[in-house]
Amino acid sequence: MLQQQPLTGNGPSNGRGLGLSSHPGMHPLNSVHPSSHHRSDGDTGHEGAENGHESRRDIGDILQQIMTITDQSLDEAQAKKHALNCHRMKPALFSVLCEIKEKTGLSMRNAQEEESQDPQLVRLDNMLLAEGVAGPEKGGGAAAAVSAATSSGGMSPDSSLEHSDYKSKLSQIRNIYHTEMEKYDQACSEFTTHVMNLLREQSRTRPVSPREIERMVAIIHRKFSSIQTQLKQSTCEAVMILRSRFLDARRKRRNFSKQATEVLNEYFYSHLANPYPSEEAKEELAKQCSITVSQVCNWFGNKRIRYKKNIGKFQEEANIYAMKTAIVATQNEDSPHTPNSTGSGGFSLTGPDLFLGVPPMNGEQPVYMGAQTNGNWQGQNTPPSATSPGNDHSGDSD
DNA sequence: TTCGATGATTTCTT
DNA sequence: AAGAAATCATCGAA
Repeated sequence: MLQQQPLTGNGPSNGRGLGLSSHPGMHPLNSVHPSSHHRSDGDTGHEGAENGHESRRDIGDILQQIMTITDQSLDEAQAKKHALNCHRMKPALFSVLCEIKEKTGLSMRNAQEEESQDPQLVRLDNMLLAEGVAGPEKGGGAAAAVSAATSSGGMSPDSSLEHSDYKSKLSQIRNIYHTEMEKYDQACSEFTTHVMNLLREQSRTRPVSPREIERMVAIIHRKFSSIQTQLKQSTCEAVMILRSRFLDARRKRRNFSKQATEVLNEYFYSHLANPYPSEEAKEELAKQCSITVSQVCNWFGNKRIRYKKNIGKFQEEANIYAMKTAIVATQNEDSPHTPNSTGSGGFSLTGPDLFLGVPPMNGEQPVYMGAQTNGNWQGQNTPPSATSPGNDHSGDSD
């Protein structure tokens, strides 16, 4: 707190009338002893030799007592303190101390602390608020975070179970955070009041300005705020881990419902010549399957590449859907008002590129009936040994 | 526990 | 930007 200053030199020793060469409180013991440090150039000479000598001895005594006070027992020290307080020189000495203090205070003021808010702390605060950890208890922050994180990927209905799991874990974190924050606040205020009381107590025997107390409080708060930052940081990390564990779409992948897969497959196989649904078709499919458009895109992307890679493997599936489509088409022809039995209504399954046959299994391009808007979508990729290369005319296709 | 299926993501290509 | 291809990560049946 108070730093020792060099014995001689640039201290505030401007030869005051009381013959103090420096801040008394900062002086090494031996230097304050009057006999060891006589100043003949002081202006004490104005008051007459006798008077001046007596004053110096008085001050020397007082300083000696102050300096040795720490070596004494508590009772002894208390008694000495009382005696010093009642000393006739006390007010004068005290005012000098104040003056010196005021001067040394300049250097302290230079080291003004910038009370600007720590940007990192602000960031952490904002994040905790957004995650629903800080702020009002039932503020839906967590729910908002969850819905925001899940809205991008279609959530299946049973995800509510995981939501509640996530929420309970989050509230656990929240509780820990709040109890720790309470502890922190309590410790901080306790320590602050303790120091303030100490300073107030000391202000009776040494000059302690309100500004100094203020400064001390700020220092304490700054020290404590680093603890706060740490606490908030670890809380944020915990939330992040929780989030990634519970909300990362990849981790909690769910297969689409059977009905959704059916709808997608119907579209795919009925548009096998050009399995690239338009934006509208994607939206329609997404609506029917209760998934997002991007999931539809993913599905078609995966389906195309996997079909292309191994057409043989998908032949059975293709047959089934071709059959279904054919049946539906026939039904529609017979009775156009009959509702779609496959439940895929909404877009026509009997498009221009309807796949009506079973692709050959010997690695050749499948044979399609009807127009092919993009018949070459499978490129030159020869399916790797569909079932049994070269000789797989199973004959079960008809 | 294994392994194929599958939805999602990343990287590259057009 | 859309799609292809590779890869990742999880699911779910055996």
